[in-house]
Amino acid sequence: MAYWLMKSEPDTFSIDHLAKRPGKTEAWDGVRNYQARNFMRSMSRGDEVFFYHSNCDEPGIVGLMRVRTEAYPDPTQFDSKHAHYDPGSKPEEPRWSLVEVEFVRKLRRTLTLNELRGHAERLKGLALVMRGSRLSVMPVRPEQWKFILSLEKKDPSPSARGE
DNA sequence: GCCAACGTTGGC
DNA sequence: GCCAACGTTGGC
Repeated sequence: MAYWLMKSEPDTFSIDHLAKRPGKTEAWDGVRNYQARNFMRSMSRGDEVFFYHSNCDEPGIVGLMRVRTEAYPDPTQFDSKHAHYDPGSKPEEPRWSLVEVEFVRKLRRTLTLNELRGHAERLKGLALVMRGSRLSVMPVRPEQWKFILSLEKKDPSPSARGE
């Protein structure tokens, strides 16, 4: 059992999109970064994942989901009409993978990037809070997973609220 | 919309 | 194999 974090732009696909389909799986397609792909390939059914909203008004962790399949080739890489089409990828040797995920729950509040950055010591090594990191799929250490989840029950500090 | 930081591409 | 140019990510 491992823990992960995956980013999505809510304008494209948000936690509410996922929440509308409880019990169903959703293909996490469109990952076009080798490091992120490799992390997806090392996922197992049952792994838990933080859903992170990026490139939006309030970037942060907004929910939980669960991995439902092993990684398999992302079909959008072969679709010439698709935004994520990759003409360099051959069906006999697919370059990009995806996993399917299911909705678990929304968090009671958004754990903002700003708030998470305020816990630099506890979250040391987490790619999300590392300077310059743009990784969209990353592992979360178990103790860090627990710590982040525990923040849900607390009020964010004034500084984390941007005050 | 800006732009820093990063990843990829391709000429050499 | 180097590295400049380019494209993308994503916070602000």
